[in-house]
Amino acid sequence: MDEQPRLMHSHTGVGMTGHPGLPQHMQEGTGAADGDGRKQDIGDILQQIMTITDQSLDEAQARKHALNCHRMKPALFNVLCEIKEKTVLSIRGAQEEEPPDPQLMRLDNMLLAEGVSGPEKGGGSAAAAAAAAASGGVGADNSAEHSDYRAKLSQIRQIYHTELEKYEQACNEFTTHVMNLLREQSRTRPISPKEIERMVNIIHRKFSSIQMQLKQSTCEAVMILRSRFLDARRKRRNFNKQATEILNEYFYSHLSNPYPSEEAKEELAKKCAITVAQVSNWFGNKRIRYKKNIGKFQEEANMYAARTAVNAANASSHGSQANSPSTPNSAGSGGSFNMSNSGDLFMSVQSLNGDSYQGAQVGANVQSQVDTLRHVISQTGGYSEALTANQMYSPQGINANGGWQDAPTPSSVTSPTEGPGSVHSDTSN
DNA sequence: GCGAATGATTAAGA
DNA sequence: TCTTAATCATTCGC
Repeated sequence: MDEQPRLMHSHTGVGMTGHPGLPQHMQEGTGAADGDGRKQDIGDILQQIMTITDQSLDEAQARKHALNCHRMKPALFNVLCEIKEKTVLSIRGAQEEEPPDPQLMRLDNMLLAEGVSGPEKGGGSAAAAAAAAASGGVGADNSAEHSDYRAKLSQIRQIYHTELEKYEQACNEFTTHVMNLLREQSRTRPISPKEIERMVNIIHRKFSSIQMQLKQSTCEAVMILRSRFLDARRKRRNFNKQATEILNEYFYSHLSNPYPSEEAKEELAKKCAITVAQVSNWFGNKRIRYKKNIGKFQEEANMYAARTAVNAANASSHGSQANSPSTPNSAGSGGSFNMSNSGDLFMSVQSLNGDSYQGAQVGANVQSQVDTLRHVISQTGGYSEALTANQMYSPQGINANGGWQDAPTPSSVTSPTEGPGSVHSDTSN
């Protein structure tokens, strides 16, 4: 118990000869084996070490030097190692390697997919093209938008990489700094390479959380850009006249069953320079609008019917297949799909005089078209047989309920192939 | 500027 | 998965 005064005294940090900062009893190399006393001593030493930071650099260096040179230092170091070992063991479990953050993985994947991270491939043109294809746009019309999109994406990419580089640089600098500091400190306190490594990992984790924020904001920017780009793509543009004519020709020549097969859609899409989806949209809209207001479309229907009939007549007079007139190619494109059921053409004509379509308003001009058409038909040798007044094609068309009755299951049917005379109808009036 | 036309989108249904 | 029907949003013609 007589050590107490000395311990108390040692708190002052004086009483050492040649080794300021160390307790007297350590300097004297007392063999006091009392555990409490030893702990207290260690506490004192640590206190001394801590105070170093409060002192001037020179003074601190001097004290550090004194500590390093002290003969008891190795013993103290061992004690510290022991304590450290125990502490590390207790926290080791808490610092197991964590699995990769799923959020971070998502962000990484997205940035990679958008062409922001990873190797540059034309500034995300692939993503832009994919977006274009997904929304069914026509390539040439959107080239300006594409380049705009690419430019903006490239800008985002550049900012992202610049920031990322900055973060990485700062991370490396900070890591190096901490490592140097720890190595330096390892001379005075026990720091194992593993601990340094763990510290580096901690730093990296901290920086990667900052990086995640950067990735997140980059992703947000890309999403905004993308949504704007897609919104811009929503701006519809009317199909050109040629495309509309091709579509209308097909529609009115297949009026009894205006459901083009997949092949027909593809062909139409090719001819109209639009996508298959657009063809489907067009036919969907057309069917609905036609059905809703047949009267309004009657004139258009007759026009296409007449045109197709004339073409059919021409084709027939030129010795082509009478039963299978090809599509009038007013569009001027080379290949033409086969308007196999040309009888449909007369569905609209028939409706003018018959009562198939209630409320169809027939103007005089339409009637004259019908007359012209009849005349043309009558002069059409191959056709006249099948298209006599009594045998004109009766559409399996819109029924009382407003549907294309008896139409085969949409999408499963190929282009209608029934012949002109396959159904009857009286259009003689 | 207004109304019609028209391409696209969406929900519901088969 | 495709179609219908309704609706939106834009374009076009006056």
